Amino acid sequence: MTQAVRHDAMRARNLALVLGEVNSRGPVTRAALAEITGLTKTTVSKLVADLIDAGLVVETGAVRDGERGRPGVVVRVSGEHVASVGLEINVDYLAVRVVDLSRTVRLRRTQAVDNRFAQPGDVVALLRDLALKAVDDAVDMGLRVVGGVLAVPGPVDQRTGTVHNAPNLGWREVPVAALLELPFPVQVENEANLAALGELWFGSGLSDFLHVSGEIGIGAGLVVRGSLFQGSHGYAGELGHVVVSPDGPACRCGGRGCLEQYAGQDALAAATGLAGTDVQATTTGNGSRAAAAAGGGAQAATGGTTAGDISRIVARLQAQDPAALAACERAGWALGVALSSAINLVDPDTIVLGGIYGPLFPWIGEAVTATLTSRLGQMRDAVPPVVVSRLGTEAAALGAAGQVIQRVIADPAALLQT
Amino acid sequence: MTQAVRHDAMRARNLALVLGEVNSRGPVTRAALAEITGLTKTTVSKLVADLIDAGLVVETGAVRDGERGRPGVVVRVSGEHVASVGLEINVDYLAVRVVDLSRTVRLRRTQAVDNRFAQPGDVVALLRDLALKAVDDAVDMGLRVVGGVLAVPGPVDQRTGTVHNAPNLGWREVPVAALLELPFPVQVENEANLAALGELWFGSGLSDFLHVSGEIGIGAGLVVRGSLFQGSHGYAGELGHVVVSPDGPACRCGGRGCLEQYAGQDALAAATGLAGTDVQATTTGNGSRAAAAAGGGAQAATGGTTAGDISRIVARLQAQDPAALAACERAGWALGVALSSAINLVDPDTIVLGGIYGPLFPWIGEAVTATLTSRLGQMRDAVPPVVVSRLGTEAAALGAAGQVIQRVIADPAALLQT
DNA sequence: CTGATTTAGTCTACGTTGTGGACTAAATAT
DNA sequence: ATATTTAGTCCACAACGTAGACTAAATCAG
Repeated sequence: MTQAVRHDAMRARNLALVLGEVNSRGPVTRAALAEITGLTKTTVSKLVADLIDAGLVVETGAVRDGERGRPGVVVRVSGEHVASVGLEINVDYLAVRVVDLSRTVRLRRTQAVDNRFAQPGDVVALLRDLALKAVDDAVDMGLRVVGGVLAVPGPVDQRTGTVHNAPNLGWREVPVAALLELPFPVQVENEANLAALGELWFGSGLSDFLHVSGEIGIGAGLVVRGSLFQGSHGYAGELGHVVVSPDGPACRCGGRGCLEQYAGQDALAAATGLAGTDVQATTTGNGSRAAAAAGGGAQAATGGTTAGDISRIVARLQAQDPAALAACERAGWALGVALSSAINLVDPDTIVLGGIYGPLFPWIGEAVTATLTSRLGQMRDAVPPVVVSRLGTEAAALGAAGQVIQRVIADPAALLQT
Repeated sequence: MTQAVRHDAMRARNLALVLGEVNSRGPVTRAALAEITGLTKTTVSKLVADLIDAGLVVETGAVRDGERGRPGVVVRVSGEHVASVGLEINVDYLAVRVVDLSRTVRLRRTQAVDNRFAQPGDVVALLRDLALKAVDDAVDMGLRVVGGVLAVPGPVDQRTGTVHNAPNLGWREVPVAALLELPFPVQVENEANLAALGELWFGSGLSDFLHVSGEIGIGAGLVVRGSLFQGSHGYAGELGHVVVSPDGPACRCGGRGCLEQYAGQDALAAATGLAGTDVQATTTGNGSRAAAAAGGGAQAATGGTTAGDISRIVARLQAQDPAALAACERAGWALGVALSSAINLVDPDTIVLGGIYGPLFPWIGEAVTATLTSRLGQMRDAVPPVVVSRLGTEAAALGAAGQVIQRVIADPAALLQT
């Protein structure tokens, strides 16, 4: 339930309110803040003073806007003190991003590693090194890292920071948060959810959309009025297993005809005629674990598909390869079918395609839109527009870093107390 | 964005907090409330005094619980002053329910009318009469009706109180809220959403579930941690148009193979071999409008299906009619397929089947569960249990009435000011 | 250039609300 | 009968936002 409101909670809410407006409107004067929030000038001044003391906000001089009257002093969110780290473990890379409170990306570091057959412990150890180095660099920039979020490709128990099942990493019930042992709190989240949040905070400026993360699996994150929909247990958004055709090809989930079997990276690669041998077939007898975990970026050809496959598919598409074109046509249709179910169920405002669908968009976008229009056109005034994300593979790591920033913005009082 | 918190808002929150606890825990003493909420005894006493003055809460004497010390005086939500009306327009009946603040149903009135071909104005006029009579009766019981909610079978623009499109009533862009003109604010909502809320407040006590309303159309309402998920525009939950088979039978929505074509009331009736002629075919040349709207409960055999069909289907099922049994088997399978997509997308905790699936449950339940288990079993620790609603056709009208009660409980201060 | 006007921001007395501990009330335990 | 325990009230106090007076710094009119 909700908590009792005392004077301190009242102040905390109003601090959050003021900081939130400074954050969303950019440089504003105290007078404007008073107008916007409905608080008095006196109160706004006191709140802003506290925020400045805490280093969350800075004055950036007076504005001479040509209006009559004394010019106001504008304040903006300060990017000079507080920062967060976004971490990502994916099949073929580890990523670290440092973002400051003003949502400026201060550090990007991505390391190519084949995690497909590595031990969780080794992967985490490598990530830990990367993260600690990033924190050092942040400290050198005068930043204080107040928290981090880790993106992993699979469902997560957020309370315990445990990865339930990341099929593409071969992980099951791995307590990543505990293994990481970083000197600040780290939360673990599903990559697809964080990619959606990345799009929210660093993308095209939409605040109501369903973000589709095409990878080997297909995940989705639904953002409604600027906040992520999680479902009852935090496992919402498994678009990859929405039914496209009830007796289509068998899926690893036990079902048949799931979207992933038509529009997942492996399915696309296979339909295009690329290597894409079955992963399971090569899990045994593999001596590359230590090597991969040690950080050698060698992308061992151990089966399955990697990021490289997408560029190969794109190359074939550019060469007008018929198999590749047909695979995309089919994937676009399947995506349209699955999305029409999703639109009927969750009513998103816009569909944002990310992950592998970014580079593939020129070849699948039309099929998706056409399928949606034919399936939804008669019931709705407007079919949700389908757009591409500009963030590419960076979305999840940025969303991860952004989530800590978001928490600070939403509750600055929590930070003041420490 | 969130609003500024001043002293009055602080008080409003704490009033809501206390009333909420009284509501959810039943009779409690002030001391216990202080313990639960974290507020001091002093503050709780003041808040409770205000709630008693407003007639929202009553003392019900001391408790002699055998403990040491002075016995406390318990308070509970008072059902004697504040009430709300729930209204429902459906294809073959109008319903009115009066519910008091303690969620006791004080008045039930249902009138059988065939609204299928009636003019919206006539239907609304009849409902208005029913509602005003119910309000009179409520006043006689010493109740003050503070608001109402109207359930309609189709998507609604809540801001304007307009029904966009209720295909089974033949309504398009009907401003029902304005037509009703009742002496208190009335909000209009989709029947499926309100049925889910009815289940939440008057049903089995679950607070996390997807409620499926089987009618001629199939709607769903998702409740997560006790609140309804609405989607970006309020149109979430159109389960009836989730894809079961992408090239199945054509649907009125423009798609093919939607769930409604397998498990909707008309589809079931047709597959069972009952009348179920196409509605569109008989919409013209029909002179029964005035008669039906005038309140004659005569269920004119004007084509399409009515509630009567369900009992006929059940009769056939009880007689082991092979066509009926096969229709249910197929409907159960289709429902399972659509629900597996829904579960992957929105992650509900439990599936509650309501509407026509109540009486049909003995013949479809197993097929639903079996389909879910086979399609989801491998990815999830546990497939969401599938249960039946006990509310029958009453769910939506109760949910409608309950929503007003819920608003009062959530913000009693709003009522105090009037 | 000077004074009127306008807008920004601060200062101070005050009102509202919750707190904490003293106090009264009413039961059980010894 | 007295001690102990728990419920509820009373009162001085603290935290916070408010309202309006006040100071600061700009533009506008002449």
